[in-house]
Amino acid sequence: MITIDLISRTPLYLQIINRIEYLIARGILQDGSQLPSVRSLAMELSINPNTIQRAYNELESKGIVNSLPGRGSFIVATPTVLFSIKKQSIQSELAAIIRKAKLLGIGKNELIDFCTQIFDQQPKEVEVK
Amino acid sequence: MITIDLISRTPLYLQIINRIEYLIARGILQDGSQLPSVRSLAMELSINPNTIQRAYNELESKGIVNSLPGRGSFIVATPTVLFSIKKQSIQSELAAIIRKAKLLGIGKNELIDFCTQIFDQQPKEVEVK
Amino acid sequence: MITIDLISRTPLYLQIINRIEYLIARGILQDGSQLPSVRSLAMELSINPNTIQRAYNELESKGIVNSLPGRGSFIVATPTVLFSIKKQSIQSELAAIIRKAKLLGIGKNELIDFCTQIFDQQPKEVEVK
Amino acid sequence: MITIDLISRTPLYLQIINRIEYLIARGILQDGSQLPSVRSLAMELSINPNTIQRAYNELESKGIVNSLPGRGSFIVATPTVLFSIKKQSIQSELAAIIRKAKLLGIGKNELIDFCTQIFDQQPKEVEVK
DNA sequence: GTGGTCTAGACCACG
DNA sequence: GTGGTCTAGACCACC
Repeated sequence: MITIDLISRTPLYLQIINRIEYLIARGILQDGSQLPSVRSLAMELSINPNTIQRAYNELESKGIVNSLPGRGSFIVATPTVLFSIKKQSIQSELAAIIRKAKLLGIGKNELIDFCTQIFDQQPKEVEVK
Repeated sequence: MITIDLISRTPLYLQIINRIEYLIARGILQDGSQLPSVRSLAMELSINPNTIQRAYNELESKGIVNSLPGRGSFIVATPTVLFSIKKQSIQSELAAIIRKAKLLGIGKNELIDFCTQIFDQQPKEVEVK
Repeated sequence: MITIDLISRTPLYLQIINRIEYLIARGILQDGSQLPSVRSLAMELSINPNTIQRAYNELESKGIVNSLPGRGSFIVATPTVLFSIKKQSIQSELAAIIRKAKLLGIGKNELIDFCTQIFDQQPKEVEVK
Repeated sequence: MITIDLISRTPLYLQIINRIEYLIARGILQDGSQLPSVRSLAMELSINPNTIQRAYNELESKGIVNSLPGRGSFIVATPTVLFSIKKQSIQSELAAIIRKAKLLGIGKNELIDFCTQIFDQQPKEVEVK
C-alpha cells in the first residue's frame, strides 16, 4: 500500500507522508486505522527505520496521525480535514509559481489555457512523488 | 540591481541566477551587457566571491552568459531565448503541481478559478526568490 | 578505479569527470552503480571534498549521474548515451585542429598519414587527462 | 592586418600570436618585416598594451620575432621555419585528441573517415581562433 | 553516514 | 583589474 521511489529526488520521508495523505484523501486509510509499525514498514520498504519515524512524527505534528507509544500509530484525520490541509499547501505552491509566471510576463489567458491543457493531459492515476 | 534575500531558504547562488535571468527577461540586462565583476558584486552583496562565481558559472553552462578570464562576464542571451528557457521550466513545475491537485480530487473549474484569483491578487512587482 | 594526476594542468574536477565518463563508456561503471561518496573519494585521492562535489554536480547537470542527498550518487547513463555525448565533443575538437592544419597548408594525404601514425603509436591504455 | 575577436574565449595574446604566425606562414609578413609597435597596435585594437607586449615576448622566445629595444620588433622566421614549428604543435594536439578517441573505443577506420569528412567540409579560409 | 551550500583565503592565468 | 581553481572548515537536510 505504501510505496516509495528510490530513484526520485524527493526525500523518502516526504514520499511516505505524501503517500499516506493520499491514501487518507482517497478514503483508503480511514479515521482510526492503524498504520504499519515503524520497524515493519522499514523492513518492507528496505529503508532506514529513522526515515519512517520522521514521516510519522511529521504527520503527528500536522495532526493527521496519533502515535501512542507501545501501541502504534493511528489515523486521526478524516478525508475532509486532510483535504483542507492539503489544499492550503497546494494553494501556496501554486501561488509561488504563478508569481514566477507573472514575473516572466505570462498573461492571465495564457496561464489559464496552459493549466487547462495540463489538466486534461494528465493521466487519471499517477504516483505521488 | 542584483539583490538577495539572506533569510530565504533558496540558495544564494540560485537567487542570483534567478535575478539575472529576470533582468534579462525584462530587457534590463541586454545582450552584450557586462555583468558586475565577481569580486565587486560579492562586495556589494556582502557575500563570498565563490558564491557569485558559482552563479556565473551556471549561467555560462546554460549558455546565458559568456565569462572571459581577465575581461569580464557578458550577457549573451536575448530576452526571447531566455523567455523560452524559463517558460519551459515553469511549465514543468506547473504540471507537477496540477498533478498533485488532481490527485486531491480538485476539479478543473475549481483549479481555474483558483489560478485566476491568485493571478489577480498578486502585487505587480515581487522580489524573485 | 578513479585516479588523478596532480601534476597535470587539467583541473582536478575535470580529470574526475573525464575518468568517470571513461569508466562508463568502457562499461566498468554500469547504469545504477553507486559512485564512491564525496568524502570517501576525497580522502582516497587526498584532495578536498569540494572538488569531488563539483565534479559530481557537473556530471549531474549533464544528466550522467543522479545525486540523492543522504543516499549517495548513482550512474544513470548507459555507455551508449555517454558514447554519443563524448563522440560529439571529440568531433568538434578534431574539427578545430584540422581547421588549423589546413590553415597551415597541410594536405589531406599528409593529415591522414599523420593520424594513422599517431593512432598506431599510441600505447593501448593511457591515463585520461 | 592583425585582428582579434573580443568575444572569443581564446586569450587575446594568443589570438595575436596565432594571427602573426598565420601571416608569416602565408608569406604576408616576410622575414625582416617590422611589426607594428606595441603601443600603436594596442591603440588600433583598443586593448591593453601589456597584451601586445606579452604576445611579442612569446613570439620572441619562440625565435620567430626579434625585438630590438628602441627600434621595434622584426620577423626573423621564414615560412618554412614557421611551418615546422607550427606543425610540431599541431602534431602534439592531434596526438592528444586521437588518444582520447582511442580511449572511447573509436577505431582507426572510423577516425580516418572522420578526418577526411571534416577536412573536405572545411571552408577554404577561416579566421584563426 | 549521504549530498548541498557557504565562507574565508590562497594561487593561477589573462588584461 | 578580470575569471577559474583549489583547500580548509563549517553548517544544513536527509538516511
